[in-house]
Amino acid sequence: MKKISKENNPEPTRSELEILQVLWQHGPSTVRTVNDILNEQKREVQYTSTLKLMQIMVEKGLLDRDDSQMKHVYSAAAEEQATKGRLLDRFVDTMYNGSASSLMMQLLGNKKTSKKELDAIRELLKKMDK
Amino acid sequence: MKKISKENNPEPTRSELEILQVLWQHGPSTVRTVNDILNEQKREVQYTSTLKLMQIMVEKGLLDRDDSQMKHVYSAAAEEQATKGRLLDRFVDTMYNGSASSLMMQLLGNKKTSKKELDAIRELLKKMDK
DNA sequence: ATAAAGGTAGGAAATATTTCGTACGAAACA
DNA sequence: TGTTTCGTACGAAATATTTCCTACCTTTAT
Repeated sequence: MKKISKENNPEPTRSELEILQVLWQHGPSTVRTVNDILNEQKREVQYTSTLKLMQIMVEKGLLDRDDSQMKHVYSAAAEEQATKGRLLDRFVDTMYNGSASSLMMQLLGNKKTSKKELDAIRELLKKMDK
Repeated sequence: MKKISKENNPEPTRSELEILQVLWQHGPSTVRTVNDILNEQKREVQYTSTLKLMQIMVEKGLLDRDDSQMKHVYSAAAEEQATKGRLLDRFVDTMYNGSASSLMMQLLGNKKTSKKELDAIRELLKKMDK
């Protein structure tokens, strides 16, 4: 039997991540709401597909569910920062051999990173120097 | 028919990324070499599994292959920096809503980021200020 | 010359992920 | 009271990804 618990901390898949984004952004929501936002912001998808996926995510411990009402309300089980932090860690590990500064260099040299962003980063670093 | 070409720039899957890592690290290599390194550094996997995956990656345009010799030699089709850059872009977009400085803050506040790393980043930023 | 070792190709199986059809219950409403 | 609308549950299909078996060819060693 496959053990499932919150402690597993399974990596969310891509579709699961999309749902987490919505819940982080909008707070606890019904399937209907999440599905509407997905269709609006991301891609066309049937209501029952979103429902199914969110049910699976509850099983995996990725989401919490309040089913005391007819319209169940789902929320992200883990804090946004914690989850993103873990994913970022893994990303740095696998892509940049654990070197955060390597990632930084890539980021800074990247054309897509706007001047505003660069300034914000410089500002951030200045603050940290104090 | 599914169009396949280098211009497609498909996102590498997780397993494909592992293979790219090896090739970036070791340069053009045979399947045997890649498979050995995978088994050593990552996980147990049969030779033909690695072979098959690398063949698929050639079809997708992720790898180039020199088959003038019996032992085909594979190499990453795209530059390491370019590929990592694209993946980083997507990561920043989906996880941090395109905000590089948000990612930075997360990175800097991260316990896993060592003091050495932090110093390296500060150094990097200092240089860029000039 | 023959066997053993090591290579590729390709299809099929195993798994993981994603999507949706169908059934059915509760609520809203004509 | 129907009946229409909106919800969940659940199985199965569709798709994507990963793994490996089998066949067969070339090189190497006996």
